[in-house]
Amino acid sequence: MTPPTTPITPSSGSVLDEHRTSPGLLLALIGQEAMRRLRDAHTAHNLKPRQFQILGLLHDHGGLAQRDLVGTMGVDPSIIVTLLNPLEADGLVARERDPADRRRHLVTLTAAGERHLADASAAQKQAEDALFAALDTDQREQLRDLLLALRDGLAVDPESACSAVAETVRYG
Amino acid sequence: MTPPTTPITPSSGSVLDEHRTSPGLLLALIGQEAMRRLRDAHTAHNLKPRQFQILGLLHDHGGLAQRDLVGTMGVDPSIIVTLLNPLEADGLVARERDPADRRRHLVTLTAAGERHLADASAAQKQAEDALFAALDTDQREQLRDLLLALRDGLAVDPESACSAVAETVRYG
DNA sequence: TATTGTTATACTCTATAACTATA
DNA sequence: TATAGTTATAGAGTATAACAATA
Repeated sequence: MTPPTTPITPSSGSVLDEHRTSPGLLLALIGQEAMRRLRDAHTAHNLKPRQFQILGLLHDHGGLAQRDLVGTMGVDPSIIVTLLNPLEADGLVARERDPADRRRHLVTLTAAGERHLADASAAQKQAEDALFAALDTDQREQLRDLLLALRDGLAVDPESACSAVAETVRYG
Repeated sequence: MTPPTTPITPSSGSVLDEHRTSPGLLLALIGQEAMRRLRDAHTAHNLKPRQFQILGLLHDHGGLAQRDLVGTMGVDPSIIVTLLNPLEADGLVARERDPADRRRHLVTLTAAGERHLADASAAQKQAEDALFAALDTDQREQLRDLLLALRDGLAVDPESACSAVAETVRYG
């Protein structure tokens, strides 16, 4: 990525001025930056955001079939496979057949996976603190409340990928 | 994209509970959704977000060398080329040599480009209204102020792509 | 020699479909 | 036949390097 150099000061009176400071674009771009920073925190622990999310889900539920991950994360089964393979190779998760239904592969978090998740989680927390350094405690709470309201409003829309957001708001 | 099906209710008392509702992840995921909706609005007008951004910059400045777009948008020169080619083929922008420095290609917005930008801009505005439907006017202002503060805080950091965000907060 | 723009290449991410094994 | 998982393929997006034209 080429770093930005000479910024161009926008002229005034533009037809599009209102868009420049619109919450929608601010939200999209700042959200991108937030994701980038969280991703960097995860990359430092050799994890993609989706892999971090998987570890978190396994931590919470103790063991899930890949089909469950597909449903919860809203991601294609083939993607789940490519995400799990390196995790398994690194010994962070284990795959075993479900005795009750041998089609299902139960995925569980290993002890090493638990430790790794805790480490990555701490790194993510640190990245978030840096991200919100400009806001005081009250402002952070304000922002979180607004975002939660926004999220719930979006989740109502049935025909949007945002139901996935609403259900799996965690870990990036 | 496989649509999410059965959501898994998170167990309580998780080590990671706090992360789930953390503003950082909310911000990243809701921002993603915002970007997705804005992108859809642009796609309906046969534009990628970056192309919409280019049209907006040209509108504001009346004519820019590709190098200026590179600097402002923080995007590689080769990307600028691939973005401009279809715009020029569609007659939305024009490329001509800068007489003062024949290395530079001055890019300008055509009349058709102006009209197209106005249309796409209206569509974006509509998408934003839907995005923030859950918030009343006061809440929208609150959110915008918080995001602006956050943006300014991030812009201070010199070693981040966010300076590009700060300078070009517009059009996706 | 440095800069502007272009082309070519490769790598990542993801969407789709075909395949297997189990039910 | 339907479902869980896997593999293969193709497309978009982008990062990198090499190149042509101009300064």
